[in-house]
Amino acid sequence: MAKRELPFQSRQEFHEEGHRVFLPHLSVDCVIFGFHNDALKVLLLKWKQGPWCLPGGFIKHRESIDQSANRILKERTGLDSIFLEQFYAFGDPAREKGKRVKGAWIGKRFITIGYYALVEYSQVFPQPDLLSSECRWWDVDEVPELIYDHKEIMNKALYTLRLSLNDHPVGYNLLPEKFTMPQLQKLYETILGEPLDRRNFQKQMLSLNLLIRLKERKTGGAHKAPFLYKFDKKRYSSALQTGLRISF
Amino acid sequence: MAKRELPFQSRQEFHEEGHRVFLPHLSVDCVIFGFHNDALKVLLLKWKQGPWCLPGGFIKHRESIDQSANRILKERTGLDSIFLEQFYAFGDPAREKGKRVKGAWIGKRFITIGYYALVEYSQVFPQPDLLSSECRWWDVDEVPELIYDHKEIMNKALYTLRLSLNDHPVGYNLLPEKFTMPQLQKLYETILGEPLDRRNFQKQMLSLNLLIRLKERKTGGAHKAPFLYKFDKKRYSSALQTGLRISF
DNA sequence: TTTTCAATGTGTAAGATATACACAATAGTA
DNA sequence: TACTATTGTGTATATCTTACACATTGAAAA
Repeated sequence: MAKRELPFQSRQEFHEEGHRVFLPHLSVDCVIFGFHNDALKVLLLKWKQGPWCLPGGFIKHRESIDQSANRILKERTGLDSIFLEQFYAFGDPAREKGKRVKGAWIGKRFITIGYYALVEYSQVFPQPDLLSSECRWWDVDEVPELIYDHKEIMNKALYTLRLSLNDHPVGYNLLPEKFTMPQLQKLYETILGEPLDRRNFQKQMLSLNLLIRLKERKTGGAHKAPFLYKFDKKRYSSALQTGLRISF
Repeated sequence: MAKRELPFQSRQEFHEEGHRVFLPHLSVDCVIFGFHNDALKVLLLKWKQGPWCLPGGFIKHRESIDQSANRILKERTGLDSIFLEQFYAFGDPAREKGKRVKGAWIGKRFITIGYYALVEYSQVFPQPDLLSSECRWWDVDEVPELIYDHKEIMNKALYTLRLSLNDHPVGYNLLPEKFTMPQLQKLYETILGEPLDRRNFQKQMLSLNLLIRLKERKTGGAHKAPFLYKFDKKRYSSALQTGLRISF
């Protein structure tokens, strides 16, 4: 997969010429969630010789905010057309405390629009960019110190995700095509931060009529082989429109 | 009450000098809801020789977005410290289609951050500003054509309000201090857009333990006098923190 | 090969919550 | 004084949520 780049050749050119391409004072930050090894993960970027931060970017002059967020997401993950939703705009004038890039457009006050994405972990090949040295998944419980107010942004995304669990079967976006009921349950438990009853969970999930149990079972585990399930895409799509309600 | 003004003496000065005071490309629009005569209302502004629009404004360089929204709200209603919440940022580059103020900072592409407010109708004294000729309440079912994407913004606010009804006893903000159970029910019915059962509604509302029934009854109506209620402020505050759940 | 282990698959009863529903009381109006 | 439209109130049913235990099985260990 080709490495994707900013439309600039160097950090300096980006700082000097960014204002021609991007709207000033505005950025987009993405909280990209994945699920792996029974843990909820978030994709973070490390600035060269700097702290970790959320993958973000800027809004081009003739681009919608959604398009910007999709572009940024694609640059970091290689994915497009996955679940991506705006959740809040952060704009405390003190949020860049500590940032000192005098003069440059990037040194100005920024208001950032937060998006959260749900992606399938195994499909993602994290990509750093010109300004960053590393891009990798972190367990949400173990994220390091983040720059500016990015921890706050992440927490608000997590909170939003928790709420949206009720009207949105997030498993569809976060799990691989075929998955087991215990996996699905772990996902819910991780997002909600509390354990759920196995039998009741299964009952509720199946009662939504969105899951199809496959003939196969998942082998390789050390114990009894669980069934595999997949989402019924047709029902899933129409359920999203009607709006569904799950509660725990 | 003194008329509140923009920090400019004229429309022209505002257009020419606005960029010194405000962040470019960014605005805030408020969907201000009130409740009166059993109907949900929204406060709209009419541009001089132009269409109706949501009351909005711009973000000062050293002001948080919340502060901007509060300022704008105060300018239009005279109220402060009422319920005001950010709900979405709108930024389609085509949203200003039809707007033609060449050259001026205000003619640029704008991304607007939407807030919705819940206010007590009787407390509000609508104030037009330099740029507008009129400011008044409209029944949400009867709002006229609005400028740009303001109708979309209003609809999203309405949708958000509908959802937030579940974790937020909106009556506290929209109704006068003393109100009747039928009034409260009408409010819910209006927001939800569907009729509710009188007995079940009352049962649920009272079961929240947020209401205090007063000795007085409301007189003047043509029929049996209903009791008056008020919110139990203490319980209300603590319930908001714990998060409460109402469902219909 | 057998035993052990830890996880999976499954149903029912009790409790809580939501829904459906009807008649007596009353304040103002005619 | 009678009428009318609105308010106040309780119960039975259905639905949904919760709590809970044992037999099965695949792999690993003995």
